[in-house]
Formats: sequence, structure tokens, C-alpha cells
Amino acid sequence: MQTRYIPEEHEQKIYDLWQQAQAFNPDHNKQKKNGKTKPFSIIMPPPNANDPLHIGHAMFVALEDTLTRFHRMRGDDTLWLPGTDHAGIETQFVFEKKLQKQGKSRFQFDRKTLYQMIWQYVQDNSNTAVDQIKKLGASCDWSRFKFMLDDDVVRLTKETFTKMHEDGLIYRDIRLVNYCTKCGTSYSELEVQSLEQTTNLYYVRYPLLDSPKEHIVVATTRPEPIFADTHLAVHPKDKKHRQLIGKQVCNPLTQKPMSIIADEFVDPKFGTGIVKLTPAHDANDFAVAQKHKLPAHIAITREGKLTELAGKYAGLKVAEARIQIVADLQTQGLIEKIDTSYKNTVKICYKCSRVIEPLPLPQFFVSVNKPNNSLTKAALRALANKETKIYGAGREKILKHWLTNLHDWNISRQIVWGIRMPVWYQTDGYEAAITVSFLNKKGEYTSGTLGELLKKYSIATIKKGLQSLLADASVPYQVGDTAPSNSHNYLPETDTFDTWFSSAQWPVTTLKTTKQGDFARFYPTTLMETGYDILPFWVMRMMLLGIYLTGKSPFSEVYLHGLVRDSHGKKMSKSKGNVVNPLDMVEKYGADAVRMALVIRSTPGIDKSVGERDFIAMRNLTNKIWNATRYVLLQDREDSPTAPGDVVVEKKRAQLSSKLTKLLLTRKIGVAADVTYDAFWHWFCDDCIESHKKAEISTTCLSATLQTFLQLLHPFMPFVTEVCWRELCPDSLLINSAWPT
RNA sequence: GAACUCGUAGCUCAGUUGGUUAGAGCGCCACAUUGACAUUGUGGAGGCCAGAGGUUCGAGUCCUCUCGAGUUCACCA
Repeated sequence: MQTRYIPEEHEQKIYDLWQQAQAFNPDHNKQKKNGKTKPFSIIMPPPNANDPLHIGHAMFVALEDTLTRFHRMRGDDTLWLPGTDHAGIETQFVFEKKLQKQGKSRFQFDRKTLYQMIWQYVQDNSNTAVDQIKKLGASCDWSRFKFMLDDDVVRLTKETFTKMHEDGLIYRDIRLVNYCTKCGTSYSELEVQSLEQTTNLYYVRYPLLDSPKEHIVVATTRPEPIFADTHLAVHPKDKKHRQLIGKQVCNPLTQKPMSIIADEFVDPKFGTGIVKLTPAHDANDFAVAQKHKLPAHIAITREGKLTELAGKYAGLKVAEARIQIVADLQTQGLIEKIDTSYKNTVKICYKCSRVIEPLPLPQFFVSVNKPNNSLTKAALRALANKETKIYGAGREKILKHWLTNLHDWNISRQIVWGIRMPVWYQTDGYEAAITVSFLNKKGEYTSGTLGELLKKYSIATIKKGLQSLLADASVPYQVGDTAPSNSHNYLPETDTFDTWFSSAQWPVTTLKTTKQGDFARFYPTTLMETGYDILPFWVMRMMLLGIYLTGKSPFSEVYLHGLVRDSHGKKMSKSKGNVVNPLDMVEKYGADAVRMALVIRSTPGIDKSVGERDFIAMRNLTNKIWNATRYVLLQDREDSPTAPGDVVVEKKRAQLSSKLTKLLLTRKIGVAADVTYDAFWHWFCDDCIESHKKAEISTTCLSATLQTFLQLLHPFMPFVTEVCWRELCPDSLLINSAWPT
């Protein structure tokens, strides 16, 4: 043996050895404990198949593999199920950027071609992700690997939609949705971020209809959709303004009459105490309009341009229109003043950071709090009765807060990459209410209402080349994977599911499609381990749909790791240039060092600072393990069977094992790693080996203690411990050995 | 506006459900060492555990308040 441990000489060989022995597969690992074994299962958070792994992935691999190996060694029926995600919008976004670099855009491709291009891209990346996870030493069962777009997973995902639809938990209706005009899709409330900004608050004059010389002043940050407004509102108890209720003013852009109504939502103290109502483009106004049955005129298109209602401004982008409209109003003397230092918060797209446009669109929603079938209340019950326990610094409260304030979930996405919603719209009799875009026989994009298009094209042609479809809320639809077989004509939905709709079912859809019996054997799973940043996106929704589908919460424990930060506690980002690539570190210091550096002294829910110095420190530990093994191997084991100090060493060894077991069972993984490190280095190496040199403890005892340490360290640092174990016991595998008690 | 987290050695962080004298890694100082390991060993300096009150036989740990840092949610015409 060399004086130094060189990871790259061993890691691949050891990993192959484990795989050959089928050590990761619970079906080949029915060992040890005679009779009953307890199941232990983790579903791996499927990495997005769009980018190489980052340090956060290394974190989850390290933590999950540590627990998996620990439980496997304890003799539990252990499954760690790997997979990858198609990651709908994320992937399409990354792919579009790639296209952009090549000077192309998604609009140059029909949906079938685009889908296939992304499919290929994702396959390549998915393979890279799998290779990288293997390099980190993950002992997950690759024979059960699942991909979110596997046929069987897709089928189950659609079945869930159908079932929920039948149960009245899915509805289609016009709601004000968060629409990103750049990404070309709507989002749920979770994908929208807030940004505080300084903006102009315009005080606009609305002339009274009766006496045009007088006017009412209304403050607004968004003057551009004024032409679509038909009402103003005041608070009913506002003494200053209530005499205005029922009066009429002129729309300053269209000169059309507008009525003044009363509603409690108006804050008399804000601005002038009078609000203009833009029901189609503001959440509050939308709600008020519904209450008072006011019309909602659409002023802004899905492309972010003004509609024909805008007259001479039609077709202008929102920002440009604002400038022109304000200028025109000023020349007419209809702007009283402009407050240029007004602070407000706008919603922006979490992907491209553009301002979100609230648009009224017919979309599919999951009803999350239906009175007699509340998904959120069921999840809250699971938390209250500890069916699911959360590890992660106050995150349970945050989860409860989400669950008690959640709005219905918009699951329609206007993107190609994803699982297409199994929905069919009846076209007969609704030709005017359906707008489509399709490729004609010459391959040209053609769009318009179905009524117009059917004058020139057959329904079959349109169906064949269909690119996108938008049906009014009034159009009847059927849910199903294939077109309904009746006398009507149907066109399919072109929207795909929110990516989280499929990942919310992941624990169920994976275990139901791997091996016969897996679902009964491993569901509910033991533990879900992931970053706290996707608690509402993923963990919460897995609870919602998992409980809905099975009656049981999908996991009994949730371990939320913190985000990995740089050595100064700063967030890693490409622009700061402080991103640590885990695979580079694996090449330099070995997988064991990377894993241990991430895990040691980490705490659930608390961010973890990691720098190169930490990897070096843990690389030194691998070397220490290697050299302690060398020392033992150099001894003649027959030489000294017993010595006076053995009893104490054996007792302490047993104490350590049981302490560590307790720590790992209570998921104090960071402490467990710390305790093991300390005991190995400062007790075994510094004391035991030195005592052995003085013949105070026997070689037999020293060797046995080393073996125990290799076992205790194995969950954290699997490669080096396995290498050393095989030097001591060439015929067995450490991964399969029984956890010391 | 609200919730959550954090404040411990020069830096980055632990502190195992309240229990001797508060720990680690890195850094610093001195010394040692040619048969496990310099990716080493021995010894050392360095902390009013943010501050103030409280509970307790006992508080870094539990409670209240203050200050400071960060994250998230909500509202905004």
C-alpha cells in the first residue's frame, strides 16, 4: 500500500464491485435478520434533466446515501429509488437559451420537432446526471430508475387528473392568471416573485360627464389600460366621496361614460381615495368586478401588446404605450401630477424576471380547499398527528402557513415540453369560441378562429397540424387520453401540465411502476430529503396529491437540508464566480471528502458554508483512515491476542456505536459525522494506535476496533472505507456488513 | 405589515430534546519527528456564547423584551 490514499485509483472499481454484487437492490439483499425486516425507503428528488449537477445535488446524495447505507447495514429492507425529472419550464427555458446562442428561436419549430429536440437534449443530460450521481457513490437501486416521462408514469399522472376531475377537484374557468409574455405561459402563484421598485404614480383627471370642466382625480401606476376601464370606485362610507356614487365621468382616452360605484375594498386614505377599475388586469379589480358583475374588457394581449380596443395605441407594447398615453394625456391637461418616487411591488417571472401580466384566461385549476374534500386540510391533519414529521428549523410552521393560505392551483402551462393534458374540446357549435394555430399542408403557420379557418381547411387538416388552441370557458370538453368517440368533432388541448403536477405524484407513480409489490412494500416511504427551497413547490404538493391518491402521507419524515454557500457564507452564483462544481472537487479530493465536507456539522434547515479548505480537511481524513489501516496491516495479528487495555477500548467502542446509532436514527446526521470524525482521529489514531505501540492494547483488539470504525464511517465515506475493509477482509464487502451494535 | 431563522474563538460553523472546566475545521504561536500518516504529532494563545431581564439547584440551550443580520409571505389604485 502506498503512503497516500489516491481516490481515483479506487472509486470506480469499488462502485463497479458494489453494482456487480447487486448491493443496492433490496431484492438481492435479503440478509441478516431472520424473519421480519423493517422497510426503509427514500425516493430521490429527481434532478432536472437540463443542467449538470451542482453542489446542492451533491448535498442530497451525501445525506440520502448516508442514511440509506446506515439502514441497509442495520438489516432494514432498504430502497433508495433514483430518477430524473423532465422539469417542464426549466428545461424549455434552458433549451431556448441554447437555441438563442445558435441564433435560433422556439418559434422556428413546430411543436412536434421542438418536443423531439428537447427530448434528445434531456436524454443526454439525464445520462450525465446519472453518471455524476454514481461518481458521488450513491447506492441507489438503478434497476428501479424512473424518468418523469416514462410511459407508465405519464399514464398514471393523466389518470390522476381524470380521477380528480371526476371528483370535482379540477375545474376549468377564467381566472386572472400570472402570465409571462416572454415565456409565453401562465404560472402558479409560487412561480411568481416580488420586486420592490420606484415608479411613477400618475394622478389622472376624469372629466365629469355632466360638467366637463370639473374632474375627478384618480391615482394609478398603470395608465395604459385606461381605455378599457368602465368604472371608478370609492369606499361607501367615505364622507368626502360618497356623493359621487352613481355619478358618471368620461373615460379620458375614449370619452365614453363611466359609472362610479362603491366597494369596501377601496382605501379612502390612499391616493385620492378613488380607484379606477381594470378588472381584466388586476387581481383586486377582478374580484370586485365579479362581485358587481362588471364587464372585464381585455386591454392587453398574451404578447404583452395593447388590444384593438386601444384604438391608435393598438399593437404597442405595454411600456411604449404607457409613454405615449401619458404624453397624450398631458397635452390634453388630463394629468394633474406625477409622483416619481412612488414605491410599489410588482410581480416578476421567477425565470426571466420580466413583469408578470395578470391576464384573464380559461385554465385548469386544482381546487385545494374544497369544503367536503379539502386537500390542504388533509395535509394539515397529517402534520398535526405526526404522520409526517418535519426536520428543518421552523419549516413546519412555514408549511402550515402555506397550507392554510393556499389558493387554487393553476396547472395549465402553455409550453410544449411536458405532459400534454388529456382534454378534448368539442368543436361543433363552438367554432367561434375556439382560436387555433396550425401548420397547413404547405407547412405554413395559420391562425384564427376555428369558424374562419374551417371555410378554407378541413378539421382533419387543422387537427393534424395543430400547434396551439385556446377555447373559451364556455366550450364543452371531455377528459380522456383519446378523442371521445361520438358524433361530435373534437380538438385536443395543447397545454401541458405544470411540471409540479407530475412531480407531486412522484412517490406514488414511481413505486407503482417499478416492481410488482413495491408500492405495498415501500409506501408510505420513510423519508423525503430535499432542500428547503422547494418545500412549497414540491413537498407540500406531494402531500396534497399523495394523501388524495392513497389516503396516506407519502413520507413519515421530511429532512430539509440547507442551501450550500461558499466559504464566507455567501450565496453561490455564476455572477459572483464563487460556484463550486462538486465533480471538480471529486476529481481533486475524492468523493468521500466532498460528501463528508457537506455533511459534517450540517443541520437541517440551516445553510451550510463549504469551501475548498473543508474538502482538503476531509481529504486528509480519508488519508488518515488509509494510513491507520496500513498500520494495522503491518502488524502480525497472531502476535498479541490480548492486552490489559483491551477491555476499556472494547467498552468505549460499543458506547460509540450505540451513540452513533441513536444519532442517525434521530437524523442528527451532522453531529453523527462530527462525533465519528473526532472519535476516529483523536481517540483511535491518537490514543489507541499509540497505546498499541506501547503494547497496552492487543493487535486483535486494535484490528477489531478499526473494523468497527470502517463500518461507522462507511455511510459517510463509502469508498475509502470499503477499500480498507477489503484489505483487512478480502472476501467480504463492507457495504453488506452488519452495523455494529 | 407578518412569519421564520440566525447572532458562540481571527474566519466558517457544531453544541446530540438544561447538567462538571464551552467544541471542531481552517488560521496563528512554540516544539517534535527518518517504520501508519508532513495530507503528521505534542503543547499553546484566543470566547462576559449579541445585550437586558426572568424560570431553575443549575441556562449557550427554556421564556420575555431590545439591538443587529438574513430568508420568506402578504398588501399597495
